[in-house]
Amino acid sequence: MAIGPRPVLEDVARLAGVSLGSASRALSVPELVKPATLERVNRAVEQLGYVRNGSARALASRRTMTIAAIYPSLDNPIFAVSIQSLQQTLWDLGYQLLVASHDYRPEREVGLLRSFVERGVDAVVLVGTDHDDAVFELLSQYKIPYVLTWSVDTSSQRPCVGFSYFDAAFKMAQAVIEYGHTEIALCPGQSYRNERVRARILGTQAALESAGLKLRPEWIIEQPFTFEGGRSAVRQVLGGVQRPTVLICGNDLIAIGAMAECREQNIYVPVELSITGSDDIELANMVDPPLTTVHVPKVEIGSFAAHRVVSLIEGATALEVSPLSTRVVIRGSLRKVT
Amino acid sequence: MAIGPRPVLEDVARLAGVSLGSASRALSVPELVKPATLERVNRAVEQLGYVRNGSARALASRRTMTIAAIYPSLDNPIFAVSIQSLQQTLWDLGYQLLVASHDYRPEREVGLLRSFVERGVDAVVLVGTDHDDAVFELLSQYKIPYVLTWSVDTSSQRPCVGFSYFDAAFKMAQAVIEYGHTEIALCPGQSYRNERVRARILGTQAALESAGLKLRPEWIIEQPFTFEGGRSAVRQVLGGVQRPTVLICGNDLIAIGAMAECREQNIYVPVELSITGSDDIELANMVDPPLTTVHVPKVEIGSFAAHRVVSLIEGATALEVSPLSTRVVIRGSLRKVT
DNA sequence: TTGAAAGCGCTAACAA
DNA sequence: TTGTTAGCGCTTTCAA
Repeated sequence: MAIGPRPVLEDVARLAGVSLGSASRALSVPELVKPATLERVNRAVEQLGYVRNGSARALASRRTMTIAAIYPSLDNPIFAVSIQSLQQTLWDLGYQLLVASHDYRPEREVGLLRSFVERGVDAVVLVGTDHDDAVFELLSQYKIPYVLTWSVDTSSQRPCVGFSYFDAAFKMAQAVIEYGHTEIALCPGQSYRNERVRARILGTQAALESAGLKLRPEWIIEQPFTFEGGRSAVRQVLGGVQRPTVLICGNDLIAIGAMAECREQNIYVPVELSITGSDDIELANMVDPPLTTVHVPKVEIGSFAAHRVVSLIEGATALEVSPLSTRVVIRGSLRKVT
Repeated sequence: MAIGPRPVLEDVARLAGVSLGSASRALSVPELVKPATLERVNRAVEQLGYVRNGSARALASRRTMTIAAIYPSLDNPIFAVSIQSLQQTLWDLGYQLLVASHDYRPEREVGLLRSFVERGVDAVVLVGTDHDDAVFELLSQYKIPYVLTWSVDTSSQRPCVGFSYFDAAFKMAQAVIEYGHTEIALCPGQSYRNERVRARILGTQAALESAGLKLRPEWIIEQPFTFEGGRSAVRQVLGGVQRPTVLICGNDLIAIGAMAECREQNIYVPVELSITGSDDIELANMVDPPLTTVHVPKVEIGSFAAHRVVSLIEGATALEVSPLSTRVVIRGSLRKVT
């Protein structure tokens, strides 16, 4: 096989006895080439061990077949599942995935995006709907298709693939209330530059209000989306004069951290304190007691986003935004109060 | 800002009143340009809202500033942590990361790699040392630098960043033996095309043998690296005539799944069955009882691999392979047998 | 269906 | 230090 310098398409063309153009067509649009020609080109490719040069293709065709995704973090299990399905689906559609994380510092997003624009990506996948104006300007200036994920923003015209955090929170709070709880604390995550957390707070409040309850401000505890965030939340909640009977957490990581802290402090979950999470990561069903949570379509978000973004690249006009569905999953960590 | 077509470097040069070459240098090697010239080019860039075209740069310079990584899965927490640090470190070094997963089907690796070679990546990061010959051939044929991660292969000359699975397993088995266990079962993962699993089996066997024990073949239970794998392992182990007093698992996911299954079957961990894991994912310390496991340098593997692979791109000769260290972390899931 | 030829936008070698 | 110029390897008109 190929000795010396890497063969180029011209070598293939020469060996096959066709023109450069035909060789190119044989590889890119084989159906436009006579079977016999195709055959000869393929044989030449084989013989030379020829491999196309992606950079040259990208330059000439103005398509990189690459899509970038920017996440708050790559190792949060909820995102990881979604990244996995995004990558797989994109790959099947012929696209490669470039990933970056802003490490929960949204202000870094513009910089990351700028680099991606410069390197040339055909489209971008972002998490959430709340982004710096500069992000959207960059995207529109360079006419780069994008899709926002996880959250849906029905008020804007932006393409989204996600679910309603408001509804999810509303349903969970409703379930908690149905179970007899009235002393309810919420650890929603951190709301800065994060519409998902804000929607969660609003959804929870709405559910409480419609049951004639209210969410005390001192029981809205903002914490990072980590085990440690959950531990702190529990410490804070237990430190107050009055104690809630349930702690609704903004994701399963927080909830599991909270459960671990309770165990350490000998607070029996769910008898002394019920705990709920959100997302329904696989782990939620592995801990003791199993975690009550809301199931969200992690895998679908990844694969739908892939399809959506590719169809935008291929010129589809924005489709309507219909939120994916979520459902509350009741498990042992939520107790009935009588 | 930029109306009409996207400005190109020539526009910048014209506006700045310098040549194309100077404009290019001002952006790529500013120290080779007179400050005054640099200043004018920068101003022109600013004015036009100019952004370099990555494909053209890549074609002309033969460097894509892109590195590809192929993982068994992107959502296994152990890999996710490492991907996060790989990406961050590469980004700081000026490289972007392309990811793909072969979904625990190693035979797909060559195909993925071929696509990456075609699109043009400056280097590749792979998991493990055991790969199809075609993988290594491809890499050497196209002279693509690579680094193998997690495992180290001291016998070959390949660049690795990882630790000794044999030692890790040996140490864990030793600890288990010290705790008085003699009836020991192992659920190491799946050994097909996975030298890490094989090393784990050998390390465990060696430790047992040096204590005058032996690992029964029927107590080596191959299962996937998932919660479900752990559950099956427990079912299998409990189904036998005799029962082990401890189940050593190949990773924390398996171990946590095993613990969950025990809970369901009312087997009290660690009294009736001790369980140990490997990797020390954050979760290991969150479950009840906390998991005894071996701590492995997940973050370091990512960041060291990044540095290593970049130095290979920049022409470094292979450095010596020195395995990173691991340590057993004893927690509640391992019980002393008296 | 094919061939010829003109770029795609940049880097880098060379000369000045 | 700067300008000139020749590609990098492919896709894509256009005409035949």
